[in-house]
Amino acid sequence: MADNARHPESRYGNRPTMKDVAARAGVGLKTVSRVVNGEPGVTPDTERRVQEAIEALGFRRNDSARVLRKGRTASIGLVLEDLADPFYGPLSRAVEEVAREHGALLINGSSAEDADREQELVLAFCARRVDGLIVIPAGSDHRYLEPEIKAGVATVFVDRPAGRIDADVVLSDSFGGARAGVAHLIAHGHRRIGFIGDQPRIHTATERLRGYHAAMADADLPVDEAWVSLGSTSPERVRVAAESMLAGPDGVTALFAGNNRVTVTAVRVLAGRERPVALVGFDDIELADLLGITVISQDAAALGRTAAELLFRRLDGADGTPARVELPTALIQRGSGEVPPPAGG
Amino acid sequence: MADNARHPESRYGNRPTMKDVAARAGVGLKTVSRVVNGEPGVTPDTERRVQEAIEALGFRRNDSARVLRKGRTASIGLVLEDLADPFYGPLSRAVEEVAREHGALLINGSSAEDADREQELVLAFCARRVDGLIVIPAGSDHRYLEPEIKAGVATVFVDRPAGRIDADVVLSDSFGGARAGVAHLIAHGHRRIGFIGDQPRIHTATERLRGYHAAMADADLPVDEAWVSLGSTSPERVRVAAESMLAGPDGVTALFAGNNRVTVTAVRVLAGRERPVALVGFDDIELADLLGITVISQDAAALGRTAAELLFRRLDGADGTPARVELPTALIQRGSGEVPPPAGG
DNA sequence: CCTGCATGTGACAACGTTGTCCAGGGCCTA
DNA sequence: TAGGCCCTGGACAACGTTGTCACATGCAGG
Repeated sequence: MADNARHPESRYGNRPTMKDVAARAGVGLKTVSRVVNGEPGVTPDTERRVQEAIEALGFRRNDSARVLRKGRTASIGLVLEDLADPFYGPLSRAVEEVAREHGALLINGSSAEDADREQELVLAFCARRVDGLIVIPAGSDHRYLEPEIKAGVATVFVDRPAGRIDADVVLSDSFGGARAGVAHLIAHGHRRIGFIGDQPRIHTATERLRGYHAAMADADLPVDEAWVSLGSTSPERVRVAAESMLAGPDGVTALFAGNNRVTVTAVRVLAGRERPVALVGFDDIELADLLGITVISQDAAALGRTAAELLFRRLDGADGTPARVELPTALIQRGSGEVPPPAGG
Repeated sequence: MADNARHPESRYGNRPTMKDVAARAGVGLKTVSRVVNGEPGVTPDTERRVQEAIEALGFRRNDSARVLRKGRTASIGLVLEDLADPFYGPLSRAVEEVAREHGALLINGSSAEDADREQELVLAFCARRVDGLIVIPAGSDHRYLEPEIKAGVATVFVDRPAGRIDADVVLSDSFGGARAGVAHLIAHGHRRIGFIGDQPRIHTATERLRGYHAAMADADLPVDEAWVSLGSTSPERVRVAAESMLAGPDGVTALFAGNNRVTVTAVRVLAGRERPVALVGFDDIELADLLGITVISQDAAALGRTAAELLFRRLDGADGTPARVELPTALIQRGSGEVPPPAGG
């Protein structure tokens, strides 16, 4: 009765341990360990007896205890903004695939674009002693990670650079992509182009805005401040922003959407209008081909894969100054970006 | 030098432990533990000294060791088919959200629809001593989980029932949903309706097929075996299947797509045809409203939330026979399902 | 027959934390 | 002022595993 609850607070029904296996097999504890870990120096006969005991008891090695001894957990943490965002699915999957190749498990968390929650997650991962971290930053100050990094937790930032610390980062070329997208609209005759982006504290949002301004400047086009809108990507806000830019005779004739969520809402808004408006969006979208949406495409899976590979190189001992990798984007023409401005525009 | 590598195999740069903190603060080990865990019985002055030492050393509690002592890991494992599939993003996010409410972390893994890989992941999670498991089954035999469940690992299956063991499961009403979708097509005048689904070993695939047959039988319509195709959901296969069903004067006038991936390919195939073909798909898809795709929608987030809540009820001690929860689906009319058959059809 | 060596095996400490238990000191009451 | 209690703090064992080391045994060679 009493020994039926070695862990009063636990609901584990007393899982067998190596000690139990050893007792049943009539061997020493260490011999069981050797068998379980495939270490040499065990006679076939002993090994068989141990295997039988393992089988009979349903023993499974406790990796928590193992970790405590060995120091490595063979797991990495991934903090992203929202697992439900279609952009992060492929990224997450790519990270998982690389982790799997290295025999590591993936612990996931969504920050919901909240800096405190990001920190909370990251530190929880560190308490679990993950070997490494891949972080899509929500906050803009990552000095809280300094002791962790100093203690040996490899860390790679993705999609946006870390704030106030020097660390590895893998990015898409937001500036160049946006510049190319806006230049594409200009090349098709547009002179009044609107930009709707994410909140300005997000690095990619400002980079893309910078690309917009660069393209306009390249073509010597003025930018009316009413054509630019940064803020939440909620459908309501984006809708209001788009409609206000499009209103009136001097409204914009083309829109550049700063990310996938903005694009989706923009498509909905434009679908309800009579006069066609040109649209280029940052990020590709499923079924965009059928809807004829021209986009600047970034390869989310490549971002994840690159970051994870960099992380494991660090874990395998690669030293050196923090790397900054920038992946190219691609303009995919599907029609919406090739709509000319109206005759009088 | 020597003590700079207490763990020869570890890359942790000797993280400080409670012992180190205790030494620096000039208190006992247990006192540090009390402060870290917010236990009572520490004077404000002592607490301050300890906090300062923690701060100065960058100490962070090692949860691996904690877990070993306490028996609970405050983490749950989620095995699904593919994180990159848009259906699983919201599901995964919902699970994460519930886990967060219960102070647990989420460990993720994709089985890639492979039974061996599912088992490998599940057992790896068990070795980590996750408190609970949420599994979207890839395999059809889960007896390998019996010792784990007996040892107290709470387990909930989602989207498909477990194979050969009796366990909690949360499902969508695949049968009813498909039946309603096909009945909808019949109500709009179709008599020759094609069904393209996933591989027959997948429970939802056969359930949806069953729904298709039921709806046809309800209307006393014959089913030509050439109208039914189960198999891989790769675009190539689905395209071939769809084109062959649609070919000829006696080809089908409507298609029912068995899941989101099939629907996407079907839309692409149908977009290339002159004569309109009606389409209803299982699972909603982003932008389906703009494309006018009629779907049977299942609430992936609700599946995840329901499963996670059930899991935590089990962890909180809820006993009783395994539950089977079935969530309803909804028909969303958007146009593609309301296309009538051609005059002669 | 003893030495030397290889091989298989087990005893033991350690990993970092928490639960149990006990000691010392201050305070209250009789 | 003695006796009891509460409050704070620390010593110690235990969690389940692995690394180190030492002990048996067996066999070959001197």
